Amino acid sequence: MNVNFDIEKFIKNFENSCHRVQKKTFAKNEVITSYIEKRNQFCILIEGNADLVRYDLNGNRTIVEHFSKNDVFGEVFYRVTTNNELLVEAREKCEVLFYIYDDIHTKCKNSCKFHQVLSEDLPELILSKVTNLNMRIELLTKRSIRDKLLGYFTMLSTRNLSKTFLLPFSLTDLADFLSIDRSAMMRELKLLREDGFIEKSGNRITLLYK
Amino acid sequence: MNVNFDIEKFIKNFENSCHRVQKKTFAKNEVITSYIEKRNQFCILIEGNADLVRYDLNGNRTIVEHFSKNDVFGEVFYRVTTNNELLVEAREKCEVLFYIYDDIHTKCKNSCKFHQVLSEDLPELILSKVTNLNMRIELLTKRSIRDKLLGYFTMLSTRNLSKTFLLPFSLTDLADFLSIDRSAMMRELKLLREDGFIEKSGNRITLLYK
DNA sequence: CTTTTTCTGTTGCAAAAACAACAAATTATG
DNA sequence: CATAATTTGTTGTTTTTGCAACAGAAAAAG
Repeated sequence: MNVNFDIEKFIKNFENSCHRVQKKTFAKNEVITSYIEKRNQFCILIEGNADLVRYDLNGNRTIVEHFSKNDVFGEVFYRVTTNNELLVEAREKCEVLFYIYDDIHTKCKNSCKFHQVLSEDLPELILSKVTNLNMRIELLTKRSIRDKLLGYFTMLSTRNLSKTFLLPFSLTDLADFLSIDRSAMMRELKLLREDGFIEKSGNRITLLYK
Repeated sequence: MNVNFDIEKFIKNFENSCHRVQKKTFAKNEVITSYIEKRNQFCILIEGNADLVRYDLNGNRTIVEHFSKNDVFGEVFYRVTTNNELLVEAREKCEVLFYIYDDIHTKCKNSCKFHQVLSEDLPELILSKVTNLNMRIELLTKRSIRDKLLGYFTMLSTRNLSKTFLLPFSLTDLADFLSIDRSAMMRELKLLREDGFIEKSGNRITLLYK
């Protein structure tokens, strides 16, 4: 999520300015947080890569969202009574800011920089998230594996301003992100290559159409 | 989307308070708006029911979102370069407030009520939308038609605080909302009845499990 | 540097979902 | 209120997707 919002500045402002914000470091594969209703946690990923993951009763794993540097996440964005547990897992070493969202309303008494900046830029920040979620819904509502793959590739291509780009996922994770079976996806990737839609070597993809 | 945000109050405050807000009325099946990049339209549905709809190249129709009284929509929430046209269609007679989002930042010179209330409550308003979108993603990532139906029914049941509830859609539209084939959905609904999961008469559903 | 683990790529087969087509019921409309 | 249009309900067939299982490649761990 690339926001107009200047997170670099934001983090600098926060340091030593609000003692209610916590900064923590996580190793690869560690669980950063588990979504619990009504705690209203609000997190900013300062460094690294992480996924919001759901495991359902059939053992299916779904990558609900993928987060990279400067993305925000946490229960504030997910006030749904869901049956399945939602976990945020670090894909690599991560640094994360933690905050309880209610504090943004019941403003910090010393009206610190953190709150000042956050309350100004919050709408913008959340709107970016909305945009991301809408993009995700657009992908998930595509009716075939082929359309999901092409839709996702087109999006990455647009975002990178290039026909060639790197997948931010392993292929296994890509399948869990698009909510499809991995072997069926591999089959479709092969067909897409044979039909001249894409070139692929490792996780570098090139679009050949249009 | 039922928000803490008091829209009734909000609308009262707006009337005669900001001349940059427009109120329009639409008949059933009229197009309320078409999403155009960078115009940043922001809309509030004061009365009625409407759908955000996408038609893809294969002729598939998808109901991207369903809006009822007090929901917000518009391009502000959809700043994605999408290939397909997105339309908001009135399902019944609708009343809608229109506004250009940028004006919220470059504040109204006369600092009218509209802006005052909007800038205070905007984060809350958008967060509700995020929650809605997350729920939608949870449904769409379910792996079978059965799980999608049961997931949606459970959600409606929770929202209505009752095992019995009315579908806000025709069955045809429900299929477009869950992004599945209508006849396959009908078959699955029949099986759900036969297997004792639900009772159904018209668009009134009763959950029989747990 | 060797071993273990995870990821990629492939395939045959089973299951699920989409497609297509139509009759009956319901709902809009002149 | 009669007719047109839409929605519901059903089913046979085809296509797509998922499942299972495995070998080789690559990456991580010791």
